[in-house]
Amino acid sequence: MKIPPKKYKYSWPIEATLDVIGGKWKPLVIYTLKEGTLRFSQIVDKVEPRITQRMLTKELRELEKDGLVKRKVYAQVPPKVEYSLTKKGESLIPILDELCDWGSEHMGDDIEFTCEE
Amino acid sequence: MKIPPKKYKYSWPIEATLDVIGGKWKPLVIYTLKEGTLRFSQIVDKVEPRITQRMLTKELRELEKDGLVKRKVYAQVPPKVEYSLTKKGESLIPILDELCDWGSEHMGDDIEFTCEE
DNA sequence: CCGTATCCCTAAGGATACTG
DNA sequence: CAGTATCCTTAGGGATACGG
Repeated sequence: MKIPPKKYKYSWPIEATLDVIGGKWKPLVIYTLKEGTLRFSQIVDKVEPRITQRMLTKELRELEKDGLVKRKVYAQVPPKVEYSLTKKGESLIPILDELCDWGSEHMGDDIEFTCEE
Repeated sequence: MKIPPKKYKYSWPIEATLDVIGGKWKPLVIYTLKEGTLRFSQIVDKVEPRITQRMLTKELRELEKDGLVKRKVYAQVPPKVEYSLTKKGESLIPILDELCDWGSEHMGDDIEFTCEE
């Protein structure tokens, strides 16, 4: 008996949520933007200098597509682009807070930074 | 100026948490075990028939290593192995609940099943 | 400054067959 | 029943160079 193909993109809601925040840098980007609007280069500085432009652009585009992040382009040279959270994006903050707390509590020894300063 | 190598396994606590629950089937396995102890084959049935033995074994081993799941082997033929959550594993349930709720609320149209029945 | 465009590599995940 | 053992495919992520 054959297993039928999936009708939906996701089987379980948890899958869907993790897909949206599951990129390597996505949760950090969202978490960083919770304080307010930031420019592209500021995100690089705040999140992690190790991130490449290609990856940050890619993940920001996906976050935008999923409606978590707003992108505002200023028509000027050199370019200026600002990113901020949408309502939908903000609704993830409490969850990210808990993910952060759980990590600190249970895996603290393997982690460089803490949740808040 | 060179970026120094990482001293810790993770930079941010969120990373650490997502690494622990981030496998394809891990959150579902944890979520399924929250009702109580289950045998290997029962997990397959409950989580998703699409999962392969290899993958389920692999993820269960990792969950065990991370201290989220207990494994109890009965010395009998045919084998019987029971899995259950540890305290640490149980501590993730509230977070998974929220991940589930968020998914239902914001991505409902792309999802086959709901959080609870 | 804020991106693309390429190319590359590794790890995650899967198919299938076999076994105590 | 509950796994290993192999082999294979793909997607995620990264390095680097170039462009408006």
